[in-house]
Amino acid sequence: MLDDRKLAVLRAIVEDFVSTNEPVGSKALVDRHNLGVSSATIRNDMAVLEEQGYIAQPHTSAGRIPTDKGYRLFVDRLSTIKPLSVAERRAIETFLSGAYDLDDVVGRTVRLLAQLTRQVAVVQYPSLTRSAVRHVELVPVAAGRLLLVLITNTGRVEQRVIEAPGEVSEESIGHLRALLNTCLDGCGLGEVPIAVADLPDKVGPDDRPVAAAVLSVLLETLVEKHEEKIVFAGAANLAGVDFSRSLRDVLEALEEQVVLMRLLGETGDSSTVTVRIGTENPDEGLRSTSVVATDYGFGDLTLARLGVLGPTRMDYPSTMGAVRAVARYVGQILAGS
Amino acid sequence: MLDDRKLAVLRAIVEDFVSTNEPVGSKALVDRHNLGVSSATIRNDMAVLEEQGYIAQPHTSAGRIPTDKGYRLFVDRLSTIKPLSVAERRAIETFLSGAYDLDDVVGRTVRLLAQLTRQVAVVQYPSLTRSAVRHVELVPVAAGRLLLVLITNTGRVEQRVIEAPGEVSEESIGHLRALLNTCLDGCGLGEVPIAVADLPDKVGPDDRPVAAAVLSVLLETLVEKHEEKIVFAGAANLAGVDFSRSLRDVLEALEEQVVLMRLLGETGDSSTVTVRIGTENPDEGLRSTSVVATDYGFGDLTLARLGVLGPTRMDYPSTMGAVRAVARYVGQILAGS
DNA sequence: ACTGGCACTCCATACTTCCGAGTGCCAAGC
DNA sequence: GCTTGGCACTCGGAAGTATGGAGTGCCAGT
Repeated sequence: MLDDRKLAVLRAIVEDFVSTNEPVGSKALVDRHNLGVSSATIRNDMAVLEEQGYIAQPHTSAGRIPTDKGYRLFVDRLSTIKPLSVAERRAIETFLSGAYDLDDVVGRTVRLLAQLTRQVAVVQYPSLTRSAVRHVELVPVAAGRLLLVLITNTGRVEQRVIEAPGEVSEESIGHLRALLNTCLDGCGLGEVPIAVADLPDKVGPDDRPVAAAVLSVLLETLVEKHEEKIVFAGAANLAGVDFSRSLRDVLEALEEQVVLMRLLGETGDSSTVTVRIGTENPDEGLRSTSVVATDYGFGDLTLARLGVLGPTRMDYPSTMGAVRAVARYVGQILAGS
Repeated sequence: MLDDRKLAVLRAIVEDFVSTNEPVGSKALVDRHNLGVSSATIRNDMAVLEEQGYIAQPHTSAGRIPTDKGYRLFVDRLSTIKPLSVAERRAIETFLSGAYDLDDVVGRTVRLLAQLTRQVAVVQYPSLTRSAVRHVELVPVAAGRLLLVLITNTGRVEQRVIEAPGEVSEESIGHLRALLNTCLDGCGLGEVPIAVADLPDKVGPDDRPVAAAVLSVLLETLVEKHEEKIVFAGAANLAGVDFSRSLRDVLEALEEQVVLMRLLGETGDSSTVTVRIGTENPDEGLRSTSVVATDYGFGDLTLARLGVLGPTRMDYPSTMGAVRAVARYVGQILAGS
């Protein structure tokens, strides 16, 4: 249906259009790429490509530009992810490694990604439910009051005050703390309820009430899943671009948490960079943008997603490279810290 | 120098230009406002206003538009803050009262303000620190001097010397210490001001002064420790506007925390709405925007600032009204919760 | 001090012309 | 059967050219 040369022509059209932002004609194509045939031949190929819906003409006598379908084919079959340069990698590393808490990691990541791709970056906070317990701390803060501090392996810190039923001795607290940490160390938050199920049986009868209180608060904390938080940066990079829909629509969409969430989409196959092009996008206002996203995490654990939003006319290979690289580094940082 | 009619003319020019976004001519002025004189007279007045630098002509044969200096005079002497409508007030109230934690309050506030003014809203966090109070210690170090030690659950220890008003007995100190710890147990640093609000009422009349001194130092300490977190919303409202500098510059400036901080400016006289117009603005990229800001808090306590950024051509009276109203409500919410 | 009148300026808009890049098609050639 | 050079055609964008109207400044008269 589409022979190799036609594919090559499509690839060339995409590449040229992305870099020049002008409809590309048959003449320009043979000049810039050595395709070994004449412009007339290319014209024939282009006619076919157009008929199949991969490219289109803005006006009767203008060059061709890729359609969403054309970009899709390009991304799926005609391009490979372009790895970052050494300098860029080093930049990522130094920039991210300076972060000192989760907010900082996410903040730096989103700015870094925006700068790297010169587009709008979107980063989702690691979901609480998918992270695991790193440490549980239990401190007496006053008579009959304990403070439960839950630190996750993603750097999130949750804390709650527990009203203990009656006086609790230092020993009991120490014992309980030890038990909790033994049970929960490295335990996924989703599994916490199971892991602690038999904990009351392990403490002495005197400590049952306090253990129950602690557990009830602990479980409560988990259930209150923090709304999935998500941030973006680099809106300034949208300034020059002209969308078919107005810039206003795009900016409005970006400010809606819900839309942002949908934007990054479902986690497809893990550790794959997914691309959503133009009309493939669920949201009304973002029909003239593309989204390149992937998930991040460490080991088998997927924590959340991050990605980039830009005009459909974007440099997909480089963008995908940047997104993938940043995702890896973030996972690494979160795992190591 | 400028008689009443000239001032009225300037006011009319500002109002018309703000609402129509087109240079306003002498004819249009006498038509829309009943100034009781002919257009020729107005022309003479306008010539004077222009010579003094309050208005300018984009082109030789166009109407006049206000200069920054003209807006300044308008804001200072020719306009009064316009109170919000009842409906708007009610909207604020219902929208903000649903908030359940600090993040939520700030998030709702910034979106509300953006929507209300149809411009970019900027809100500074009162506190961002995630840590909580573990323990507060109060020790006498010398006659009339106390040491306040604040231990957070992250292990940070802050200490400050308090100049007590007169002699303070051991008992009083012990009582106060107990009260503080009861109030502040496990309390996030952001919520400390709220938690201690009614504390002076709980101590005996003799201890009021020392309690006040302690609280004032405590709050001061917290204010200094605030990380400078600040958020904005409503960037979409910039879309239609044309700045002399490019939209990109404005968006870039908005994404810089530092610039945002400077933007809201120093807290002037408390509970005053401050306006910074065009070139009065410190930042390079924001020379064609105006900022309307004020501080918020409750009682005598100033927590942080919030405001609105828009084109110099903005409806100052309404914007100032909205900013002031929102600031008051936020203070109220934070005090009440 | 204000007003009507008048000559003048100059921006916006619309209309025209013109050029060239790009196309589709066809007949000839490998 | 694919490829190619040639050719007529299309149409958008740039550049040039009216034209109208809003607005101004100035002046003489009330």
